[in-house]
Amino acid sequence: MLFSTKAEYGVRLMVELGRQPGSEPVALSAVAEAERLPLSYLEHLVAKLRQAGLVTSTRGAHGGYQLSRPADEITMDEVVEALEGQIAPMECFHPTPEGKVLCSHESDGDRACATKLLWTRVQGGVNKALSGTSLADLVEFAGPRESKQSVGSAV
Amino acid sequence: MLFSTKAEYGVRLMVELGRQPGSEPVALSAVAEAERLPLSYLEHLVAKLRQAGLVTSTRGAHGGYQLSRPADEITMDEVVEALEGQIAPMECFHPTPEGKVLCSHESDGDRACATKLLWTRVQGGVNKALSGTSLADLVEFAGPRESKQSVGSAV
DNA sequence: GGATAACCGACCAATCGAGTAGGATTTAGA
DNA sequence: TCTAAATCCTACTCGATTGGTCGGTTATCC
Repeated sequence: MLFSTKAEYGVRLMVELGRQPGSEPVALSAVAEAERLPLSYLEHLVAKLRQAGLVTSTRGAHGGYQLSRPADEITMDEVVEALEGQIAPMECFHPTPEGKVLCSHESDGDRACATKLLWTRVQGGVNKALSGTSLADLVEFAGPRESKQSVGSAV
Repeated sequence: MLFSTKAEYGVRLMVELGRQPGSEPVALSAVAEAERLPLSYLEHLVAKLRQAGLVTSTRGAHGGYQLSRPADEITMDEVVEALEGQIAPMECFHPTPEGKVLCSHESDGDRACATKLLWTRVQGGVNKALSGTSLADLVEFAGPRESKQSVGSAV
């Protein structure tokens, strides 16, 4: 499995925030109910999203979370990276600030690591998919809550 | 991390087999030594490759492993899938025989799973990278053993 | 001053990754 | 026929990660 449920749940959380029409904060409990996910686990995930600056929080009664930017300015590579950490295909594979990649085996001595070519291509493919998809794409794909019952069902 | 060292080691093993000029089987201990990987762990990995029909084995003295097909007829999606199992970006994501994808949340009731679009794109990117790279590509990239000491160093 | 809700950290069970260990079986060659 | 070299197979360990739970603290609206 490439990603864990952290990414899955976190993305669904972001989509849920993105499909809210108003500008009022949404309580996490409403999201948990709508997506049928455990609230206390979502708390951990939303904390990562907040630290990454993707959502803002309002404390206290009638508080909650909202997107810190419009959904079409949020790309999924930010979201997934906030949730899962650095996206690298392989442990030995750390991108440097200059955009290059290092492979820890290269110092092994005699030759370039044979797998580097492969992982570079894989990472390119994943990156392209993630950065080429915005939260707005997913919100639109999910549909603007035209379904049977309202998501929050609150108030 | 998208993949574990199983894929890393397994691919390096395949490359090592692919760069052997002759048609004689290569002992796993020679590969382990050349790549500095634990022999007993490689045994597990090569077993998977054998079950997937990617390598053939010769038992007994002077036995070993060889590719079951020419390197340019082996694509990396076969190799990685043999080592890591089904390549799906997410647990809920199982491709059906017809090439479609199922998302277990879809039966949740009211709407399509919002994340499906994203994971479909990611999987597409990974698949394209893996199936577009052949073992021969990696063998060539690694270079035809022009380095200091011979790999096997045996006989 | 409640109720509501974000925040925070500790804890826990199950699974998986990475590797070890030990033996059984097959085969080439002396 | 015996032995060394190799594949093959199963079981085990040990640590890290996942997917949670729980209890408590702080902030804010009414």
